[in-house]
Amino acid sequence: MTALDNAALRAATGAADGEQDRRAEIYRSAARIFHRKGYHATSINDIAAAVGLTKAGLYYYIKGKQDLLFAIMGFAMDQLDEQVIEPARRVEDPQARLETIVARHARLITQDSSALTILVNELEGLLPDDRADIIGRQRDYVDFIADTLAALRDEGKVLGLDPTVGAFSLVGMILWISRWYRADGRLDGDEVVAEVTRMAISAVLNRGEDSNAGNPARTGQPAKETRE
Amino acid sequence: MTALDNAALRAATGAADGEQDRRAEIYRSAARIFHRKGYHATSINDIAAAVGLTKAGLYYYIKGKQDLLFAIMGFAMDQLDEQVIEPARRVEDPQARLETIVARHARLITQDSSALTILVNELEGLLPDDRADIIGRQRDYVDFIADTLAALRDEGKVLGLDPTVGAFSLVGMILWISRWYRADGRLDGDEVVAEVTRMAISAVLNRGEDSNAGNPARTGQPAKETRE
DNA sequence: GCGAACCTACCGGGCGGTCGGTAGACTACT
DNA sequence: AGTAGTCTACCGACCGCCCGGTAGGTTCGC
Repeated sequence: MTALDNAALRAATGAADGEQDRRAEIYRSAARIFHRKGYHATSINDIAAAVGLTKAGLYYYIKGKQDLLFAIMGFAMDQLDEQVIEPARRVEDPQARLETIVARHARLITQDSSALTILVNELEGLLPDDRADIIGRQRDYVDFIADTLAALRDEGKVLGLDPTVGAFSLVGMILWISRWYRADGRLDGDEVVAEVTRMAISAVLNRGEDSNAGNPARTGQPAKETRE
Repeated sequence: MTALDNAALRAATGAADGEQDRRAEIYRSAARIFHRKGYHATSINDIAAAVGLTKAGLYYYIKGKQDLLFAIMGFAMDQLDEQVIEPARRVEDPQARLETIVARHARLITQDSSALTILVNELEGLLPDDRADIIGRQRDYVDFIADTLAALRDEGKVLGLDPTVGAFSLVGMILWISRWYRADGRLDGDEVVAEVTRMAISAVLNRGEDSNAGNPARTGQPAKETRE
């Protein structure tokens, strides 16, 4: 269904049409425009013009605006699965695993933030069923991070941090990169990834002696929530 | 111009009391709906119905959809100025100042995230001049945080962290709260604020001896790989 | 009777989406 | 070799709907 799947299908079947390239180009263009202007502010005409087609011509390739959005989000979640979650799952040490997650996710965003950013910003544009699908996959991701934080806590490397709050906070830090990072800016992508990764780890790990009083002791309680 | 300004105006002039309440209610409703559905997906009719007016009746109070958005964002920036930046500016110790910023900003979001979230999510809905205004004020805020981090660095409490990256990352962590925090969840607002504040401080401060120096653990990413 | 606070009715326009084509490449049969 | 049929990749014209916004009242408290 996604551009990637189609590419894989073509490679497998040898049905090497240019059609799959065209379709991939459409998804890529649409993702870029959705990212820049937002889903609702983007018209089908905008996308058609960007790929050199009329609106009617574009409909030869897509089923509708919402399907297009869902396809892009599915592609983004696939990216996250393949390039962040799966590699991290193979790392057994929790701290190294957390570093892998943050570094790889941050790196994806500095490389091309379009699809991954749409993934979190345009959920309300989806049909309810599609939205449930995407939200479920996102929740799995946050749970994966929270489990890693819980493992760190069990090792004694983390004290008094709620894993869920920690996971959400790290995700927020990472996703926000797409709002301020510019490839042509002062820092290059590798530097940004390294900085953010260091911050994330240090946000979560214990400092030897807690010199930082003023923090109530009611922190051992894990809390399970929420939606979206 | 904003609801707040109008309230101030009313107090000053003693004029037209009920109208200002109505106008404030309209801004509040609009902010809530923009927050829930997004600016472009919200119609003037949605807002009118929410406050018990017809569309034409609503236009007695507002000048247009974009002005409404700008007014809400201006109100949100005023909130940030008055309840976060100004109080923090009076704190001289950089670490305490940073704690003030994070805690107060986080608290604003747990209390009512509508306007503050619109502030960052709907910038493209504004006219260029209005957008420039808001973006300028946002940049001032980030610079304020970055300056605080720079002061911490000069005290030796922070090593090797770029203040700009640090500031953006903290802001991302804070703003993201509005996406996952639910007032009726397991954690109450105070707990969330405390957790996030602790994470923010520890993300930024040096740990006594840097056991992590040189970045020994693999991050899972081979550096340097250009694309596009 | 006058202004504030609304309403009904309407407008132009852009939206997502559809329909009926058709140029051109390719195949099939004679 | 000619030609009829078929399929892919598109286009121009159009549809119904709803949008932001407005013109011109009407109601009602003073």
